[in-house]
Amino acid sequence: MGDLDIADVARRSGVPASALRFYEEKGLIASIGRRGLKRLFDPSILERLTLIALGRAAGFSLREIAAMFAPDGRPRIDRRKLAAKAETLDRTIREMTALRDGLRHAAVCPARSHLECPSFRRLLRAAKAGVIRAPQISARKAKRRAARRSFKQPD
Amino acid sequence: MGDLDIADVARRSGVPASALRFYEEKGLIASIGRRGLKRLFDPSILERLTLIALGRAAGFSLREIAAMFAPDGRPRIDRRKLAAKAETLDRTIREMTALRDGLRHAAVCPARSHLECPSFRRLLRAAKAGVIRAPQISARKAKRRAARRSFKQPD
DNA sequence: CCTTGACCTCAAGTGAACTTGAAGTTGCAG
DNA sequence: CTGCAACTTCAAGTTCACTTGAGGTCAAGG
Repeated sequence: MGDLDIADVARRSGVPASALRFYEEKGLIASIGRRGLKRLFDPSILERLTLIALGRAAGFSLREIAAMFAPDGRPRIDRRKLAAKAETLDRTIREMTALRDGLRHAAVCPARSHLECPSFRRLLRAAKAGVIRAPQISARKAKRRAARRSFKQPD
Repeated sequence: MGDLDIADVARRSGVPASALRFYEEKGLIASIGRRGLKRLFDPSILERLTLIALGRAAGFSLREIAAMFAPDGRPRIDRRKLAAKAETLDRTIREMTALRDGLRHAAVCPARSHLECPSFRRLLRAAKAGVIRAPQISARKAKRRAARRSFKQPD
C-alpha cells in the first residue's frame, strides 16, 4: 500500500535505482518483499538512505556503514566509533582550514611566483610537516553527483 | 652530484618509487636525466612533490595538478582556480563541522537509539537538506597511507 | 488478450591513483 | 671482473562505489 517500488525510492531519495540494487547487494538496505520480480520497499528506507548518505559524508566507507546496522536491521551504532570518527573529522577540518587560508592567500598574493611568497612557503612547510591528507573525489563524479544532488525526500 | 636517484627521492619524500614513476608518466614530475637506465632527479623535486601533496590535500586531482605546472616546468598556478578551490574547501569545511558536532553529540547522547535523539534527527534533517558531500578515502588505503606517512623531507 | 515499459539479473566496464609482478638490464661494492 | 641488489619497462591487478549493457520477465493499461 504505502510501499514504494524502486523507482519511487530513487525519485524520493535521489539515489539511482542501480545504486539501490547495489546497496541491497552489499547489505546496506533491504527490500520488504517483491511484487512479482519487483522489489518493494518500506518508506522507512528513506530515513535509512539519509543515514547512509550521512555516513558517507562523514567519511565512512559503505563497508563500515553496513557494519553500523546490526544484523537484525536497526542501527546500532558504536558510540566509540562515532567519537573516533568525530576526532578524525576534526583533524581533517583543521587541515583543510589551514589549506583554505593558504589557498586564499595564494589567490591574492602579489608575489611573482607562488614559490616566492613567504605565506605560500609557510603553507608548503605545513604540508611538508605531514599535516595533510587527501580527500579524493573525481572531478567527473563530483560533477555528476552535484547535478543529481537534490535529495529532497519530503517528510 | 647532488642529484638523487629514485630511491633517495622515495626515502626523502615518503612517496614510493612506483608512485614517482607513475607521476613522471603523468607529467607531474620529470627526471633531470639518467645514469644508465636509472633516473636522476634534481633535489628541487622534493619541493615539487610537496606542492603535489598539497594540491592533492586541497582536493585537486592529479590531472588538475599537472595542469598547474606550465609546460616549461615551473608552477604557473591560476589564482582564480585557487580562489575557487578555497571556496569549495570552505563549503566542505562547514559541512564537516556540522557533521563533527552531530557525531560528537551522538557519541554521548543518552537516547536509546540514535533515531530517537532529537539532535541526531536534526543532523539527519541537515543531511537531507543536501548539505552533504562525500570525501571518500578507502579504509585500507588510508591505513597503508597512514603507516607510510612520515614525509619528513629534511630541507 | 496483448503489448509495452518498467523492472529484473548478471557480467563487465569506469576512473582515480597507484601497486604488483614478470622479465630484463646494469651500476657499483668487493 | 663479477655478482647481485637495485633499478628498468610494460602489463595487469586492486579498491571503491557505482554505472552500463545485454538479454529476460512480467504487471498493468488499453
